Amino acid sequence: MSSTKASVVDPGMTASERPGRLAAGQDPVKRQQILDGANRVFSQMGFDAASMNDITREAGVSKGTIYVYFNNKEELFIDLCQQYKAALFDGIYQALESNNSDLREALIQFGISLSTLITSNAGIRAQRVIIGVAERMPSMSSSFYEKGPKKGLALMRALLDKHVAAGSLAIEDTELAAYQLSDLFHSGLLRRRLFGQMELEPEPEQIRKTVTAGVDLFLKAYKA
Amino acid sequence: MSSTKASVVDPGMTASERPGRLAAGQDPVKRQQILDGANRVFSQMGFDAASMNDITREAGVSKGTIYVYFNNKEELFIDLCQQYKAALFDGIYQALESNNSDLREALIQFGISLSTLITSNAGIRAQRVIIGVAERMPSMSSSFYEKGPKKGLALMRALLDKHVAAGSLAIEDTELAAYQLSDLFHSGLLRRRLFGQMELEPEPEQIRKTVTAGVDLFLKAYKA
Amino acid sequence: MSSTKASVVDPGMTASERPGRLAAGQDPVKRQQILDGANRVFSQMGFDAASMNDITREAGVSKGTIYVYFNNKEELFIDLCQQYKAALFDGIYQALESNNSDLREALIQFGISLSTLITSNAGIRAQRVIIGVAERMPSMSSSFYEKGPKKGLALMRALLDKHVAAGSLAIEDTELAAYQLSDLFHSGLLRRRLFGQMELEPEPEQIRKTVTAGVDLFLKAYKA
Amino acid sequence: MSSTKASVVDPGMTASERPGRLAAGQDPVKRQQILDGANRVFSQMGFDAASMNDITREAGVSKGTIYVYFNNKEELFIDLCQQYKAALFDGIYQALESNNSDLREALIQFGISLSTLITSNAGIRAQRVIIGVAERMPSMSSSFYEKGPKKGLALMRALLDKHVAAGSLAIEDTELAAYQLSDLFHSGLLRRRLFGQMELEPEPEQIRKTVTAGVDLFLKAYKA
DNA sequence: TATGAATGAGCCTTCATTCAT
DNA sequence: TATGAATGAAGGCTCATTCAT
Repeated sequence: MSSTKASVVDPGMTASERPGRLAAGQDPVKRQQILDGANRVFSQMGFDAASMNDITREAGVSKGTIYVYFNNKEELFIDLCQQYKAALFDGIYQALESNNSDLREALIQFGISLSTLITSNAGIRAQRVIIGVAERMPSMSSSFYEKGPKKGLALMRALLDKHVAAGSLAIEDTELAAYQLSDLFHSGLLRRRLFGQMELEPEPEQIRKTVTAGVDLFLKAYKA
Repeated sequence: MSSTKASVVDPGMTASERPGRLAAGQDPVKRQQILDGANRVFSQMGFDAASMNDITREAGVSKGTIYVYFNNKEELFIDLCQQYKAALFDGIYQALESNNSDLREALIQFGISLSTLITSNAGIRAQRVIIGVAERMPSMSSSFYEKGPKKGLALMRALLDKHVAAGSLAIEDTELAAYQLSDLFHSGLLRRRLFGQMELEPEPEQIRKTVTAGVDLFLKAYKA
Repeated sequence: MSSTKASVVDPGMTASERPGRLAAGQDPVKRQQILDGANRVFSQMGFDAASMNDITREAGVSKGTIYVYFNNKEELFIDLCQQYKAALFDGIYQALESNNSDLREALIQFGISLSTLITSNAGIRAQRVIIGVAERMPSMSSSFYEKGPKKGLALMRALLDKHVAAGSLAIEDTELAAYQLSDLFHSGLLRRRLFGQMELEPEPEQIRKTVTAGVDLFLKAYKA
Repeated sequence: MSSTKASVVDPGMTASERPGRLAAGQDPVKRQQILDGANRVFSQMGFDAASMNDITREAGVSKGTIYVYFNNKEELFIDLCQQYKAALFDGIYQALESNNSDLREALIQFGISLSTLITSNAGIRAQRVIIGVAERMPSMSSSFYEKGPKKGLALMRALLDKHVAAGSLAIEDTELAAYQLSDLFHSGLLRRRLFGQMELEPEPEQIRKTVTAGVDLFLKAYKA
């Protein structure tokens, strides 16, 4: 996911270049074209300041067409947020799910994946937009959280539980410990990024360093 | 700062009851009256969805008057954000600044103050609003961060440096450690609150528990 | 003309089932299919509120096809109004044209035919639509009136003139008398129907009673 | 009521010339100014084809102001229709209500008042507009009918009942008779006017002649 | 000085019409 | 030839800002 283009499908040609003709609102390429335009606009302006005209221009599609694919501005936004979730969280849990014998390595791998995504430009923009409307559209931000952070937390907690049972970790409250670990993954990165204090995406090396330091801090304190 | 009324000044009478007459845009009580109304509206709607009419109604002041005190909606918003910073961060650094011999206790006190504020309803709303416009008004979110988190981080780091020098802590990178500590203060609280996953302000007891666990984790791992 | 289907032609098969292939815009069955759909939509919504999409759906024909048969929405509407006239007024003048020796019976028969039609659901809808656009499309309502009421009036007047000449009626102004008679045919029916004060089509018995009373009133006053 | 200006109030100055300042949506002159503009536009275009921009221009008032006085287009229209009713029917029943001993004269006076109004330009336009939306806004056309025709009919019927009881008239069904009479008032006028077959308002002389002929026809047939 | 009625640009959305398929 | 996806002007309505009172 690049910082300006959230495209998930990419058949290598634009909607108008493709052969055949699809039913109204059924062309996935055009749909994605609209979502990409909407992503750029919503990311920069937030939901309310973004105008359908802006999206029209950015997506290179006429206004009427947008309304064939999406019933209204809010539904377009909701669909875009679904895509944010998918783009951010799909497939980053492998490091935890694969039966990894080395706890430290598994946590570091997962932490790097997670931190890389949520501190990426696209990830930061998505979080900003969603946090910005959390007061008025609580269900959206809720579902974002549940699809993303919550799932990772559950997996981490299960992993910690296993190691506690095996005697390799000594943790009283594994739920709290999972929260701690997940925050340690992006110490000094996420918050600064969200508030615009760090303009560029952190370098992979910086992420690795931060994650490693966090995991080591965590393991040193909690080892049995 | 209560969750519905952010008034910082309270001279015990409304603007119109006060004696004398101030130059246009010079009455600090009326100014605060406007900011309080704006706070309630911006907190609920975000910057763009809030209307000046809403603020007019909420502040109990006429539209013309608002424009005497603030040039436009954006400046009103900026001034309000300045106030957020003041309300949130002024006077919470004593626990660190006072010459406290007990490190653990000092960190816990500071952590509780900080976490209580930034997970309060008012604090969450302020952060949401500011994060929501971070893309379009980077300077505002930046200055918010600098006034708030950054200052606390600098103080914490200085404290850590002192203890490292004194040999009671063994930390290689105290900057990173300060980030880690500040994130551990609100593990499992801030993020859930921001995304609307935790509707009510956390109980003081929950905050104390979280902060204590974070500080203990930190100290256990970093003690010399 | 039923209230929901104004079809005048019915060749027993839909356009696409018919053999051969007609030049664009030349198939009278398809043309009627469009007019029937348009009738249903225009009747319910009026000219301006009706959308070509509604008509498309109702007619079961594509938008492009409609534009092959009719240049634009207005022409479709005009053609439909022509059809209203035909459907309403064609063939109702026999009672007057046939050389009927019994004046009373002839007037009653004609009155019943006329009142039945113009108070029918289809008739009321057609009149409403046409009256509704009379200000903007005067020629259409004019021609509707001329094809319908005016012709009947002329025939009635001729009949009255004949009876005046024969000495059986004593009428000074037979033009005015014809107007009076035509209004008496639907006393208490037409106006209430137009303004929606009578929801259902009047029963045949009610029409007969009204027409008979009107004719008798008329003849009693004007008999020689 | 002139044909282009339905103004009921006329304080001799425009809203902006008047002294003092009224609360939003409370200035009756400005309100009337809007209604007058709306009247001109709705009369010419009908409800659906009329645009709020047209009304804005015609009323000489900004769009925002219209929305202070009326919640939306439909409410503006409804209020205008109320005014149509008032302008058309208020105070035309005196001829019937005053204790008039001469039946013929009373009916003629009332008939002239009624016919003059409902065949006036303003009256015709109002009826066209209301008939044009009768299918979609049945309550409006219903209430128009009830305020207008229905009330006159009830009064006429009561009068006829009185004369039947007194033995001066012999009518079986006075309800039907009242309908007949009311239609005879405008024989050859109303319908032609509605369908645009008579461009100019009928001359007073023509109305008098028509009404007189109708009343005489009626009385001759129904006299005891 | 404070007020709030008025303004009009701009918002989201619809729909008559076109034209590539 | 028939189709219906795409267009974009125009619709109803809102709201930041102004200015007469």
